[in-house]
Amino acid sequence: MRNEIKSKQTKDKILNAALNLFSKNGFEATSIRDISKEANISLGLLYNYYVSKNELLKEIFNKSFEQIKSSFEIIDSDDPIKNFDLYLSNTFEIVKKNKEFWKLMHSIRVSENVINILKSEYEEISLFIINKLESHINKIKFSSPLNPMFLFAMIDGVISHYLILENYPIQEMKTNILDYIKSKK
Amino acid sequence: MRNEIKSKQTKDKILNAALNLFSKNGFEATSIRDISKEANISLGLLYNYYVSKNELLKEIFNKSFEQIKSSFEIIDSDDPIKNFDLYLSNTFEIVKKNKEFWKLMHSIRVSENVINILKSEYEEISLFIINKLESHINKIKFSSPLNPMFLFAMIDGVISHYLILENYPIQEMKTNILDYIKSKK
Amino acid sequence: MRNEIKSKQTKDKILNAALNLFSKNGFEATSIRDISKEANISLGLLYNYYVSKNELLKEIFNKSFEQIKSSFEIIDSDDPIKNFDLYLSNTFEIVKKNKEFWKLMHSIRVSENVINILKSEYEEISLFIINKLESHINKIKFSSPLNPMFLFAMIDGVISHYLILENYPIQEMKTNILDYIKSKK
Amino acid sequence: MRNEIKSKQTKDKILNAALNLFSKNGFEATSIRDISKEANISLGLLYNYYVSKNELLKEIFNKSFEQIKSSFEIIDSDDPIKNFDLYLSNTFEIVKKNKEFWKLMHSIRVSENVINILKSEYEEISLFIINKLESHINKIKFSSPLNPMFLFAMIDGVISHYLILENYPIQEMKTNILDYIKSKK
DNA sequence: TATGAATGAGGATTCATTCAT
DNA sequence: AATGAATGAATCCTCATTCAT
Repeated sequence: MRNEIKSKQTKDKILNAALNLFSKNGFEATSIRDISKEANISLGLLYNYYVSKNELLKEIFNKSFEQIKSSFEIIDSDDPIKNFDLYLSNTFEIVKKNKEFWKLMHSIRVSENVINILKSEYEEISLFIINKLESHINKIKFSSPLNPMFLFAMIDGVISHYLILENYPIQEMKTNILDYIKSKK
Repeated sequence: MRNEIKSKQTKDKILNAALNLFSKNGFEATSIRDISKEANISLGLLYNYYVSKNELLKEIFNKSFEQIKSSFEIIDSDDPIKNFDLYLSNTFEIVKKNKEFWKLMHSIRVSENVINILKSEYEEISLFIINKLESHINKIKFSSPLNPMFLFAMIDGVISHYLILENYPIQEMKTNILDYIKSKK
Repeated sequence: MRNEIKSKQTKDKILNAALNLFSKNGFEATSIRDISKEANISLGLLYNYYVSKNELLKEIFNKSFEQIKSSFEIIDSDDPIKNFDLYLSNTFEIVKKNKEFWKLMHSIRVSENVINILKSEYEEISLFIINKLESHINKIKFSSPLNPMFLFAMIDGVISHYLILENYPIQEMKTNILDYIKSKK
Repeated sequence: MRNEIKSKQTKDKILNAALNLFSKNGFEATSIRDISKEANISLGLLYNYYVSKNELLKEIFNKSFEQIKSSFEIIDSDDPIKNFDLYLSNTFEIVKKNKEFWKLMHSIRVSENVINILKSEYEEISLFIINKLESHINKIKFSSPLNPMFLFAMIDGVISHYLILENYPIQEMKTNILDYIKSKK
């Protein structure tokens, strides 16, 4: 009842504070003290909800993954190009909504020791994203071949810059990507 | 004499060890102890050569930047497409040679607190890279417009994946990029 | 409640241990490890109560100053000589009670770098002491002039020796000072 | 010959640099590196002349003591008051000339651990000073008794303040001391 | 559930001292 | 005689984590 709700809220507060700081300053540079201050809770309380800093990181990934998964809309019109358009919009929307998580994702993937902490979580989410992309591409019949890996790098580069730079014209970039795909049809 | 050479060698050993570990595990996750072990020197000796961990990071950037700058070949044939081809080859070659530095560069740009340490160094090098790219694009006359920002995201995405993934087919990606440019001419 | 009391006690334990060691061996020669051992606490706990070694020194000064200020009794009989007598007794009593602090005070005043740490604290307390002395002297009408600076040096010399030497006959010295003053009346 | 002279000069340069820094910042706060910088010599060279930092401190005391001893003039007129006058002038002159040493002396005497380093040196010099003073007092026949300990505290207090304060009127203080002695005759 | 006092290992940095040149 | 590279213990301080309340 009441207690459970409050408990859930506290757990979320901690998770959000951690995500916020991890994404801003990195996992290693963020201390448990920083997180509890950001979450407005006492130092020890965090350990009532998360067994360790590492585990907290894992739960951030799991929870964000859940959220992202459920955010992907099922798209199934007859026009595969239109579908891809929707897919791209959907993807960028998700990145916008979870900007902090994606920053964390991008910072972590170049750090061997942190990747090791969440080996399976990271792999699962990576695979999911790539599969999503490939399933859409596969539905399009291209006259000249399109390399999915290349498309992935393209999208990833755009997302990267969106995460790093201020006022990044992500819509414009989306148009560029779509044009590229159309040119291959 | 002898001493100066040895001194220079030790300084380089430290810098390489640091770059190695910073790029692998991140700046914050790498301790001075780690670096001195990796460099096979005693803990305190590092401070005979670098005044602090932060300063060591800065020197890595400055030195790598020097190296990268001097690695860019002057390209000036009549054919701008060919020039761009050479430019891309040159760029990817530089990334291959300085893989560790580029990993560090990519890991750092998502971390506010580390970026702050080397604000000016990071900005200088970023600007240099973008200018290089733009000067090449500007020499090409496109029939349909090409967004340099998009091209940059594309190249950056490819480099990112090359840094992260094993056996990444970077040559293939280069062909894709070139094809894209040609299609715009 | 309980916690607050215990917390206050720990804070005091640390402060006393620090004062003890600072006065015995000097500020620079005393390590945080020394202090925590003397206070029977763990190394890190000190930092729950004092933000740094320097700040701990400052707090010692502030707290001792409070104590000293409140120890000075208001003396106001008609006989200024008698008042001075009481003032001297009072002063020596305070020095006896805060022997460690006065040792610290005397050790610090010859050390430029430590004085710089507590510039304002040191000046405030010095001024207070001199003012106290002067206000008493000014109330006495001397037939032959008495140099307050000389009187101050005299008292300070006595206190110095009391702090350094064992079994120092401070009462006898007090009589000597009083006799000197009377001789000037 | 040449070499010996130069060697002697280097040894002196080190000793003076050390005395300078010890007196300004304290023994513990002064590093060997600081001293060698101040003396314009290389880091290791110090150890060709002094076996350790502690031993360097001892030699400072020994050498200064030699100098001070030889500075005390033999005074032997018929008038003991006049002798005391000369003795005081002599003493203050010595303090003026060896200001740094006296600052060190005063800083050290409140620091147990440093005193332990030069137990015998410190005691020897203290005893010498007190004996000097007492031998002069003993030659004066006082009508009312004069406490030598008190006189010592008085002189010490004046010297202390001279060492600490800027523009201290030490001559004026000397007159005060002499007047005090005359008043006792 | 919630607090924050307590621990001691580990962080960056400085130290006195040694030693090959 | 002179250099400064090299060592590792010790410095101050922060950290993740535990636990009594």
